[in-house]
Amino acid sequence: MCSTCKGNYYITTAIAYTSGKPHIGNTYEIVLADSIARFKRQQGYQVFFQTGTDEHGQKIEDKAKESKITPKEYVDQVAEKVKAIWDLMNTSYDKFIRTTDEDHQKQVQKIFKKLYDQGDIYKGYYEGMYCKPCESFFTASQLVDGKCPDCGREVESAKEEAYFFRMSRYAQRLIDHIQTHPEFIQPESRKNEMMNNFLLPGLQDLCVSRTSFRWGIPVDFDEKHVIYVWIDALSNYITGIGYDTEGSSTERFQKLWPADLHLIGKDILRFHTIYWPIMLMALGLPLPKQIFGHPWLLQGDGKMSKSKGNVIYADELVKIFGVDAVRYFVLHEMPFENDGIISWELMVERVNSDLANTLGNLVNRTISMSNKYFGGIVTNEGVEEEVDKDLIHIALETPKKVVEKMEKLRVADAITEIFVLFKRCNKYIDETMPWALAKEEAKRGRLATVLYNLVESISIGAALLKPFMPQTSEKILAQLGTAERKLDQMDAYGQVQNGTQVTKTPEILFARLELDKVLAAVEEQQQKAVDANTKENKENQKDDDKQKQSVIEIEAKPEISYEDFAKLQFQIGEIIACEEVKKSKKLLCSQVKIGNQVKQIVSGIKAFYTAEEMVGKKVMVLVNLKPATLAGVLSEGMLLCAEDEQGRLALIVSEKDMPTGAEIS
RNA sequence: GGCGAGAUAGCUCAGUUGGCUAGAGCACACGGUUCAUACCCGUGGUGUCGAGGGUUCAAAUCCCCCUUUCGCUACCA
Repeated sequence: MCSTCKGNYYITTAIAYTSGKPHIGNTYEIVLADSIARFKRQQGYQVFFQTGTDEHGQKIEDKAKESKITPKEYVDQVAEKVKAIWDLMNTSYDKFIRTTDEDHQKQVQKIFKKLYDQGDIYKGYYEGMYCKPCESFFTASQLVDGKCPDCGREVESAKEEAYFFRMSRYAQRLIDHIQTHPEFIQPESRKNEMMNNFLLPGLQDLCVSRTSFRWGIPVDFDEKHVIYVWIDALSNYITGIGYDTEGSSTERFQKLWPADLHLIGKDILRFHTIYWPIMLMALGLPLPKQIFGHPWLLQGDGKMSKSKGNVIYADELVKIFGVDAVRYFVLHEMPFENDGIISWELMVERVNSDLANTLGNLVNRTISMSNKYFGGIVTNEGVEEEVDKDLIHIALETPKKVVEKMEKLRVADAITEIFVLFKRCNKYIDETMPWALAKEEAKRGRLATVLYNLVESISIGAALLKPFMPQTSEKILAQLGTAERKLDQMDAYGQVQNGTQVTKTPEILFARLELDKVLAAVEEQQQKAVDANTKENKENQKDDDKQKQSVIEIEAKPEISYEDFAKLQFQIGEIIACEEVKKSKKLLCSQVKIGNQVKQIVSGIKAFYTAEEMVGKKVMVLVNLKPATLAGVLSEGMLLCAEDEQGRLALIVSEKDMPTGAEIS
């Protein structure tokens, strides 16, 4: 190993699901990973940075069918789009893996077989435990009252065989590992969630194959089955660097595994901190050193929605602000644990105050003074004064602080440190007043030194900026005529050579933006998006129509006698008041007038009806159901609903207007 | 319902093991300056540190309780 090399560093992002174009929130992850990867390279590590796409599954099979192309053609298109955005954001990944890659698929089959052979995976049955809308299987113990524990809907009695992973076998080992490695799950608050919700209550076995769709990697010894997402997608981290179950893994794998960092969204932490480590234990491989579930970048102006046309995509932002400004924003504005917010207004504010005013103007004024007073030649005449010390001190301290923050993955804080240096430079100019020095011939030496200090300090700041804003860093160094330096070269001040020539024609790095103009440009872009989307909606409408005509088949229940039926009492009820049940995400609590009495009925339909629109409806009510308490609220009956394949609900109302209390039989 | 994390300046947030007049950035106002992209520098806060109680010489920090926001998870006839 060379003396400046610090060893290997393997970092990954989650692989993006190829169901559509990634928005700025998805894009944040790759930029974050890129900044860490670039930083580690700057530190002297041999970095391997892997990203890619997850391309199998029911959804993709369906989407392809809609577009009347093969799944492979479909994922080829989307993978291209993903890659285009990753490239647009100037991310320096070393490998872009696709789960449809041949070597990946082959290896996944081998992994599955190996786990099966050693008894970690066993063949079992899911008897009536498939929830179609959720695309999920459940073991008998997971069902709640015989219904899907996720959505509460009926599950199908698909008596098909499936393969299960015996998770419980490794649970204790994983618990021990997590407890003895506090850095394993980041941020730490997530650790508790995983322990309390999944590990400590006891792990369920995981269903790892499917027979309900074909678009997946086949189980090679049982062709009916395809391997479900867990083993397929998660394995990318090892197959991408050349893992082989039979011991002939590549040298790269030997070098890189275990990974130093899996960077993922907080929503998939469970898969990465529970299923993935257990898979690795089963394979006899060491666990990744760290898993960081980053927060999300959300939009300030309401939920993103395609129909509103307000989904922000990276390419739109780049069109208006430029790549580095967007990188700066997402990296600097994201807190470590909480979700961050992006809006066009915030974006403009950051660009103006930080990038244009503080940084851009600093570079510009320094270069123009250098040109004006010394024809652009930078020389340290050695005429020092007390004020220089603080600047030099900060210039030397900043790299250390950046390293410190980056060790903790505090990317936003690292960037802040760099800007502290730039601000200090601006202050230094005011303290030394070069324009005043320039008026006295006797102070030329001092003036030269002042400018030298500025060029040197800015060069350090610019070099530090490289992992976060690569293009800007290069531009600044090019304009100053100075060389890039590695992190370990930043402990000595004064590396800018005497006689360095700054550019004669400084280019504006970041122009100040006017909010009005930006918003107008955005409006225009969004209008286009809405127009395009209207078309899409029309097509969806057609699909909906088809849906209406389509037939839904449900599982037949055993025949009942008239007596059984007669036990049920149905009446027309009028909803006279309705409110949301607090503490519950799905429940509405209605006061239903049935004849002379009023019953309180709780229903899980908040997703489909607002409390206001419920009022006044005359609906079909099962009135003699035993009262129950739901979320602490008494429910004395049941509002009947029809349900479609997507699980959407519609209240059953009378075909002609009938008085409240009318019996239904 | 269970577990967990927050609540600090108009906004976004820092505040190590309790300890000097509670901080930063942005925004706002005023002053200075003119090398520069109307920029930069300086000054400006009566903030009940969510409410109440307690421990202590001393609490934003520790304990109890309340209110409230959020996350994960469960329930949802």
